[in-house]
Amino acid sequence: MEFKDNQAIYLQIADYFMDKVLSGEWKADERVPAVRELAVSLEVNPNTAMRTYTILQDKGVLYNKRGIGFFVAPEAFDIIFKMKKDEFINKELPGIFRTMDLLKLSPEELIRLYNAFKADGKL
Amino acid sequence: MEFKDNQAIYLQIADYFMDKVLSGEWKADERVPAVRELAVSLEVNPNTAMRTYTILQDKGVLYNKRGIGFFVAPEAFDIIFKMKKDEFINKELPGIFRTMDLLKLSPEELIRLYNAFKADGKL
Amino acid sequence: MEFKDNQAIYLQIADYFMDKVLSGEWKADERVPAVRELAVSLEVNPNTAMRTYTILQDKGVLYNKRGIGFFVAPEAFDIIFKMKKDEFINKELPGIFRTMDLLKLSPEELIRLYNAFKADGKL
Amino acid sequence: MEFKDNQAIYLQIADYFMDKVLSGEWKADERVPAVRELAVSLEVNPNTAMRTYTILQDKGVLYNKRGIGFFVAPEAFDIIFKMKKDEFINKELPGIFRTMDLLKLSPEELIRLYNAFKADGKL
DNA sequence: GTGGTCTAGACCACC
DNA sequence: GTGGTCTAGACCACA
Repeated sequence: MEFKDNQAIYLQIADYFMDKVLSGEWKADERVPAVRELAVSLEVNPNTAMRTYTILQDKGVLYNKRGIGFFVAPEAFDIIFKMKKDEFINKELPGIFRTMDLLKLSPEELIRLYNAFKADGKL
Repeated sequence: MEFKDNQAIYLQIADYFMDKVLSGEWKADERVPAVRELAVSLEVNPNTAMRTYTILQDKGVLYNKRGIGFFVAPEAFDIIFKMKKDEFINKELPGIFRTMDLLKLSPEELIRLYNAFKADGKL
Repeated sequence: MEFKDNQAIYLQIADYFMDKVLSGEWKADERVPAVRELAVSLEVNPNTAMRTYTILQDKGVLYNKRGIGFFVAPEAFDIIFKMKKDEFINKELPGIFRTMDLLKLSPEELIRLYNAFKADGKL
Repeated sequence: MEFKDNQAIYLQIADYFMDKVLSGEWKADERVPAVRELAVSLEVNPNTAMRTYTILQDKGVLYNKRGIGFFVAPEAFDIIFKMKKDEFINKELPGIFRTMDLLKLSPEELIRLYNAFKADGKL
């Protein structure tokens, strides 16, 4: 996995995990990789991996069985979905629409791009 | 003006300025506020305000007349427009479309939201 | 049985056992559940169950007949009563009173809550 | 400051801070010690001090001005008060009352102890 | 100066 | 084996 420079690694891992839940790849009560295991596979310090798990646990996305490991919470999907939707609609969309207007991109043009991306398999 | 936490203040100010140029509010060769003045009005450290002007000057968006102040460059509009369009289409859109898919938001739904925002005067 | 996160499971089981002795549910020389049995019924690792018995044996609350099982020690009640009282009065109470003050809970209010809990059968 | 062994240091510091807010020693918008400063004064690693600030910020008790420092949030008192009260009444009290019953301590006896502690200046 | 992140490595309790 | 905490020290962006 490659990391961008402008966002903390532990947040990028968290996003990556949440996508896995949203896409259905990770299901409720499924066990996620052990902290150290994850650290090795992502070539990251165990502390950094742990940090990801801690915040996801705080958000209710993961839960922990002591001495056993971390698991996907049953409510994980709903929590993430709600959180992402809220953020997208209230935080991102206004900026996106504003930028579109400034760039003189019409919504129709946007749909055209959407379909083009789909067709190119870039999504 | 309120600032988001996840982006540097000086960059947020720069975006704010570039929007003013794109929207036509600021025109070529127009004088922009003095650094100190800006710092006071935005309740920001003068260093931070200065930093905004420095990077905008580097990008060719502003030019400086020593002892007088900063001015909007004649090519500002074109530079910003090109830069924003590039960034929006190649950097932002893929992520936006991906999020839309995960949130099960169709492009039609997006248009509906766009018009709703417009109607509410939120843009 | 549900376990809190902030205390070791084997200690929570031990407390649960000691309460049974204090409440008179478990009497002197009564046999307690076998380790494996306990582990199954509480959905806990056998090691964890065993650990509970070990520390209770160390404290003199249980005794062991090899090959037969664990039994409530005759002195169990007295040992536990003394230990709990000591701990409650010297360790817990100061913190409780401090919290009460910070929360502006008067002792009278506490009595009211006590009676309310009793009435609701929550105790 | 001395730390207990059975609770994480960063949590003990957090509790210590929250008490300061509850007791009125720390007021809204007051600046709290810088991370490194705190670390030195408590003889703790800066990471540990930082961790305390991070969770308090997550809870809404502190807020941050970038490059300047951490400050007590205006809602800090209410947040802490509500959180502590909830926890005390729903989590701690049932256990306390249960222990009291097992130890055959009457609420009246508890009040007597409360007044005794007060009189001794142990609170 | 401030916070924020990351690495490296250690120790511990618990399952 | 698992997670949880802590120290030490480094680097960076930002104000």
